[in-house]
Amino acid sequence: MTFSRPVEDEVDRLVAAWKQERPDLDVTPLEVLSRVSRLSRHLERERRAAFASHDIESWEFDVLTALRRAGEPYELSPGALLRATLVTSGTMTNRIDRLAAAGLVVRRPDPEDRRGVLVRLTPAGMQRVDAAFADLLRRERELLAGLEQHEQQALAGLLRTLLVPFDASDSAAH
Amino acid sequence: MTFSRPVEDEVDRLVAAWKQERPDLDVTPLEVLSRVSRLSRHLERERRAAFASHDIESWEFDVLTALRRAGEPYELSPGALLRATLVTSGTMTNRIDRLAAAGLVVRRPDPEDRRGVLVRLTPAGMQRVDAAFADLLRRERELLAGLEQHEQQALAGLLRTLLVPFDASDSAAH
DNA sequence: CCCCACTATCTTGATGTCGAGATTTAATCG
DNA sequence: CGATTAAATCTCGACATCAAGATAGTGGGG
Repeated sequence: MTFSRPVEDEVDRLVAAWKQERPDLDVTPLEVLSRVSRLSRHLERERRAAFASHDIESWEFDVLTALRRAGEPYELSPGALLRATLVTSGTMTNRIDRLAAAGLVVRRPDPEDRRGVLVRLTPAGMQRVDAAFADLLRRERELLAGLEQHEQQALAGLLRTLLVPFDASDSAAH
Repeated sequence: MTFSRPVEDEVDRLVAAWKQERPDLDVTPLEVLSRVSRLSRHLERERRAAFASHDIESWEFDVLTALRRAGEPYELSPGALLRATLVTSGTMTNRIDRLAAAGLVVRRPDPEDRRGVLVRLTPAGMQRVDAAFADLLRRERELLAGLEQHEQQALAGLLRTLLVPFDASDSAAH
């Protein structure tokens, strides 16, 4: 009989190489964190491919979904948007400019704070994001097909533990 | 008595918002994949901060470590480097240019293939990357401190399952 | 009521990345 | 062996992002 060889990914090879070259270092953190980084990169490519058929860019999607899930009246400040998407204020200004030029959002002054601005999803923006989102979920489900339901839950739980300190310090910052 | 409220991260809030707005959709894929993306973004910031004290950029580190763990004579082709770092050929050309200008690598023609080039780590490059790597591992270990050893292993294993299809199709491509 | 620290947004310049295509050499096949 | 296809690298223009600083407005303490 043959034993099934455990399947390797690129990170296994990477870790093995480090053990060869730097046996004095404990590189186990890479087992988790390099995988997170690499997987994220692959996911980003998948997203781009998924969105291409919906005539929408990945960065557009991120902003539009934040507005979409805010619920009626689908309106948020630039500040809220940049916290939701983890980009800088300059980036968000630029994104809103282009989304507004494309007619997917409108910008209006905040009636309660003259420094402020409110960004609202237009019907066109809503339509665009809903179609893309449904498609994205379909594809993401396929990417996760290799894991049982309970494994996905376990994975989500472990990732949450790593994420909490970041998200906590973010909200503590204001 | 009081029950300990389970700690939430940003993705929990995001998923809850979607359930409110689109109860017709099953957004469970986000529990895993949004966490991967967001965590990767946070990690990238951490890396930048860690490298600042070593006078090295994140993109430089990626290239130099690939050469470092290749072992003697610390030499790889640009093609191998771009596969290791998941960037495009144009990006890698640019990176090598700047690393060579900084004296951290040298470029020489491949004696066995006149189309090819070999990029080799210089002693200065080696020194730079070794210091930064040790520091990075220290910080990454702290980020993982919230997980037991066996949890880290479980997490790594689950991520590997998701990663294998990508890494497999990559190597199949050449 | 004024000052000052703070907040929200935008502006600007530098920079890193991508994508498509050009160039050169290698490998394959009839 | 010649022609075609493939591979390796580089060039170039477009573009998204960031960091730092500018501008305008808010709000609490004196």
